[in-house]
Amino acid sequence: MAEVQKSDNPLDDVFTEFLQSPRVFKNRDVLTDRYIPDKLPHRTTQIKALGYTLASILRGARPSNVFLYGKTGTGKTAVAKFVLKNLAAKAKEQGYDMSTAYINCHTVDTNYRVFAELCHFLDVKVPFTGLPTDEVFNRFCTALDEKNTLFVIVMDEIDLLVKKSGSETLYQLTRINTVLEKSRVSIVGISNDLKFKEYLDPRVLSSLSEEEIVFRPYTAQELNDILNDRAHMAFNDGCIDDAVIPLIAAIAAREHGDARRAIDLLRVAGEITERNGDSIITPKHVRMAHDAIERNTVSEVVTTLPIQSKLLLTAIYLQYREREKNDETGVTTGDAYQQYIELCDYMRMEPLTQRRISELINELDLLGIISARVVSRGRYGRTKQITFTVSTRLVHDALSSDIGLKKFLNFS
DNA sequence: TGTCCACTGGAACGTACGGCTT
DNA sequence: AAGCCGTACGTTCCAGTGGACA
Repeated sequence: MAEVQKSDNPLDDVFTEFLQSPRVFKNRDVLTDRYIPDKLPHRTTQIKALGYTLASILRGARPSNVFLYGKTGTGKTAVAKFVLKNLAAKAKEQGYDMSTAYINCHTVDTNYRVFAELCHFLDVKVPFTGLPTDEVFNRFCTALDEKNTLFVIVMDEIDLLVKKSGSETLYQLTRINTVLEKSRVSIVGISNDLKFKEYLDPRVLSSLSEEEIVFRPYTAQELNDILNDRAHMAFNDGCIDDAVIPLIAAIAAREHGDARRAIDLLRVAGEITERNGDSIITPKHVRMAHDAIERNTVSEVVTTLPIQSKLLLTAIYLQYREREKNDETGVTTGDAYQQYIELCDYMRMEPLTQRRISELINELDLLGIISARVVSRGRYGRTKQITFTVSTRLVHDALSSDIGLKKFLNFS
């Protein structure tokens, strides 16, 4: 009789184990970014406000432009998508043509890209570079007018676009209705930055913020409700310890009431539970998930950094560690730059100027790895005080994955 | 109260490159 | 192929600045 051949594919074990392990998730998708829930707890006021503003579409009129303000994870994007989804259905019922475009200005951050992206929504092909911006704008206008529609453009993280490329795009968009003959455009701007209006050109400001809706951060109790809702849909009954949701809510409330982070944490805790072959999510899994998320973000950000930024981060790390030993806090731009030059010397690389390094420090700050605060030390001048916002151990680990940098990390 | 440090950060400009139009 | 145009990444120049200190 033929002997049963044992496969030496290591994945067999993984798959068998996975299939045999207890199932915690009923529907994992409800804990991802893509999911738009049917109800948004504690956001009724904002939903109604946005609904009222955009409702004129139901009479075929162009609604006012709206601005949604609030910190990350306060439900701005979810509310906007929720309202537009419902509105589109209602408009169709009333026989009006309405379309929406969603643009995230985090990636679409130049005038050219915004119009190119809008063209894509209308199925107009444009190259990602090469054309004059005016030409792309004209193609967009022509295509839009042909559609004879009410076009709502949601611009998420709009502050990033303005900070990088100025108010020009928004100016053109707010004026576009004077160019169009048949179609009409409304803009829903979403910003994390409450001070964003200060950067805005006054001409744009007046027409763009015809209406404003503010989103305050969720409290621990509100996060608790949101998580309960989602957990109910996502997990099988009895798979979640009673202490888990209050714990996640408390962690997220401490970290600025960010619901997205809270939901992420819940999802990862579930994944870890399944992977461990456990059947109930406990606070232990939550803490493991918290650790894993931080580790992942740091390592992802650090490994994808360009070489100069990595070198700079190494320099900051070395200086920071040195200062820590002497019970001093904070590295200044000057310290970091000196150390950076030294590292460039070892690597036989041409160093960047201090001006450029100052900019790269700001970028690292934006990425959430470090915090760079401008301080004045009186007669010792003005500088940035740099500290790490994530654990230095994680930064060390992420940097050591680069062979070229590893040897510097144990330098003193 | 004025000085002065160690920068910051805006502005203008240069270079390399991809890709379009003519 | 030449002439544009946009993007990315960088440099140079320099006015401006908060606050400790003489």
